[in-house]
Amino acid sequence: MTVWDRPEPPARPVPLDRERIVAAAVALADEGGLEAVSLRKVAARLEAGPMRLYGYIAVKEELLDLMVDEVYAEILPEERAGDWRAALGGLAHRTRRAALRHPWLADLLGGRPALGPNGLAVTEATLAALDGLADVDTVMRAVETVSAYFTGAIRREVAELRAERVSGLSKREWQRASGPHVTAMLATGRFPALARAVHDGADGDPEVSFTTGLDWVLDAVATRLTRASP
Amino acid sequence: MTVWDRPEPPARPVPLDRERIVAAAVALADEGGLEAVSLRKVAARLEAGPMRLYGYIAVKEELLDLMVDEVYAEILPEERAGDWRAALGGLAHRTRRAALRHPWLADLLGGRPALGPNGLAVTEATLAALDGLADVDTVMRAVETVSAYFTGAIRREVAELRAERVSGLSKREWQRASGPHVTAMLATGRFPALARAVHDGADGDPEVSFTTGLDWVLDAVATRLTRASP
DNA sequence: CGTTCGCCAATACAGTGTATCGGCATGAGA
DNA sequence: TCTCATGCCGATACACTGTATTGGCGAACG
Repeated sequence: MTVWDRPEPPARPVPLDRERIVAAAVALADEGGLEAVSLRKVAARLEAGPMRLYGYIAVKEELLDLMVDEVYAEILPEERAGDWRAALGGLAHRTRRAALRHPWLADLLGGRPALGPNGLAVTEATLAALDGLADVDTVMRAVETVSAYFTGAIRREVAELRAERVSGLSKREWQRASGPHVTAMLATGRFPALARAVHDGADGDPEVSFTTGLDWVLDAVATRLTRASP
Repeated sequence: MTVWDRPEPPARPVPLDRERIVAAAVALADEGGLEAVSLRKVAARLEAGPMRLYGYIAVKEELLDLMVDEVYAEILPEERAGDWRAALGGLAHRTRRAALRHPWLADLLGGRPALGPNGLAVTEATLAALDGLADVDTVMRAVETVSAYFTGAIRREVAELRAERVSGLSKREWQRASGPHVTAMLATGRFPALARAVHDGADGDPEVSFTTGLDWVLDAVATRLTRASP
């Protein structure tokens, strides 16, 4: 028996806490997507048995919630935003960038209420930025409408990004890209408007698409906020 | 050995096709959510072995795509919509109602491009309703912005609905509802705006919330469409 | 009638989330 | 200091997942 095959002494267990667990899970997800996050792998990364985690979380779902809340820390505004428009727009852009850094976030976004401390802090900051501009219900509607927009937009962007990755081509080359299936469909002539859109549409910078749509929504919010100032 | 424990003769295999498979999967998901959809259970419902399904689908993901496309059939407009606003608004509402009938749809919405025949048909109908109102890119932007809104809004609504179901209470009773955790958080005083919103906000009909936000977004689209008529 | 081919079911495998149990190390009590 | 209790950690176990592989059987064909 050499030093090579003598097993490591079981290495006095490193103390664990939620932070380290969540960090490991996030790292795993960043590397291999959400499906790479299993309790066993998270535990292994911390040199612990899978069951150790159950001292800190009750079910796996809870770990996912914690991961989301961890990322909400990156979304928190550093300083008090200028006006409401900057606040909502900044929130949207920070969320988008966070989702581009952590694509798995798109799978979880809006999937369940963000009730963790950072999630709450983000909502708090957002509401505070709109406070007093209109009655409570209008403010809520404004925040929810903008959130709905950027949640949906981010999801689609990430989804398309993944689809492009597997086919290796841009949306412009969609037809050839996503296999012969869609090409055949378009060739049937049953989707003339869609075919024209695919043919004539320029696929610009996703960021400007996002920003443009966001501006539209913010404009809509603006008219309602100014109209109903309390 | 009685008639009771004599096993059924293996029952000459019922012929299978994608439609029957997808229908079974949708039924399963309607009853028990997405997590109740396993290849084994789908196959069992069709009195077949799990491996039979691989004659019709390549991977499970494909089955999920087919399920989504199946529901898109319910979203297809029956008749040519009146104006563009009716088209987009109708699409939003039909999608929402479909998601309320099939809550698992919310988990999948926007998760990947809807490239099935019904999904394409829905996009086609939508684009056709906006055709000629502006240049192609503006029309695309309009459709995508509205879609982003209602996708996000539907996801949040279903998510809240589920959260309410597990706690048995309405969003108004959020604090007491979602366990002591959120209550404690709000009680810390670190979230004054949020606390006020929860306290003062009326939680109205989700449908009117949805419709109100939708109207805002449609208004925004309206100004861009009329401004940039080709 | 004999052979081959294609399909279906059974088996197998690696991996999942989680419940349960056994042992060990530590702290309390005598 | 010795004994006992306690709490925690790892191993084991279980039911279940998606999917690859294999074996056998019925039907089509020479």
